[in-house]
Amino acid sequence: MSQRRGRFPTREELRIWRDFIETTDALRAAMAARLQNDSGLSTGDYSVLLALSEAPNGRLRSSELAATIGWERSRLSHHLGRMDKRGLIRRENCTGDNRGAEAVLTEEGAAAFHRATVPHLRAIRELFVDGLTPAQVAAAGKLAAALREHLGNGGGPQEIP
Amino acid sequence: MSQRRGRFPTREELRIWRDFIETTDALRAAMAARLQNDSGLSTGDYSVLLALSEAPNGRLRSSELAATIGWERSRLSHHLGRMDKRGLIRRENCTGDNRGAEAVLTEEGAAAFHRATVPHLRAIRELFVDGLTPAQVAAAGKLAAALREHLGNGGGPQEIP
DNA sequence: CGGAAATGATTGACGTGTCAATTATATTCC
DNA sequence: GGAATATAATTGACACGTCAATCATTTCCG
Repeated sequence: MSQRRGRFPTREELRIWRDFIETTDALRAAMAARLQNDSGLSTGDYSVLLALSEAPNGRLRSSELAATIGWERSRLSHHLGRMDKRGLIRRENCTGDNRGAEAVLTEEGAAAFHRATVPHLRAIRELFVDGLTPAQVAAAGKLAAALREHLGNGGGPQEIP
Repeated sequence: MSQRRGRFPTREELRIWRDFIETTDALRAAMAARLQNDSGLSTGDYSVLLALSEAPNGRLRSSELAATIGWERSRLSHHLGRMDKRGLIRRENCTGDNRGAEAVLTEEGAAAFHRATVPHLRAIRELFVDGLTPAQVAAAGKLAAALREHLGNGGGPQEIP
């Protein structure tokens, strides 16, 4: 196994890459479809509502909300616009910093979130957990950690001293 | 470990789910950004060009192309429209079946694909393979297979006889 | 033959994500 | 104090994906 770095992926590695990325994509799509069907929410909606539900008073500053769910600001801004139009959240000015904006959970948003929770948890079990052995679930966690760590380091070319 | 099915995911399973889905998403985004940067192609463009490159005479019927890369037809139709406008492919009528359409690789498309290939393979190695141990790469393959198999079966509630 | 159903592909509407530019307010520092 | 800069958020343009509707052609079959 000499010289693992600085070469192209093998056929097998390539096959696994494609399989992996396509499958996770299909998984995401299936989950999105389930959520949409069960509750009329997109996964984005769910993330936002979850974060707001867990925040004190159901309100968060835009930038903190973005950080919490790991979104870019502009993405969040667009999404909040759509959710506002649907009455799931409300925008308010941020007291103390007139640049800021706060997103506030509405009654309707909270209700939608509560309706979505149980079916969504069930979907996670059915689509993900039930498809794997406990060992594989653990492996998925390890895998995610390793990939995330690597991506965090830029994922770039690895220096070999 | 009694009664694994028919319950909600545990906290740990939920954490892993979120970690897994977010990380694979970040991976996809990173790969898309790399490809875009290196060659001006989207991952969709790359899939289409790859399939056409491997097809005899660089041409494929729309429906076969869709099947090859696993896309819905309407998605492909929209994408081919964009690629056509950029000169990467050309549309021709299908001889023998006037309903059909063929997508044909242009010189420009072939050139763009060739320019993209090496950097893309390098990116797969750097972002994916290099972030994992060989055992983890193999585990990723197994994981994808298990998830895909489960999704293929509907991923629905599991009957317990 | 000829009309109904099936097939191949496109289109339009809409939600979504990214990037670059913009607006408005705060902070910094001379 | 006031110009330069930094920060918070929004906006517009555009690529992308999905769904339902549409259009053209072909196939089926009575």
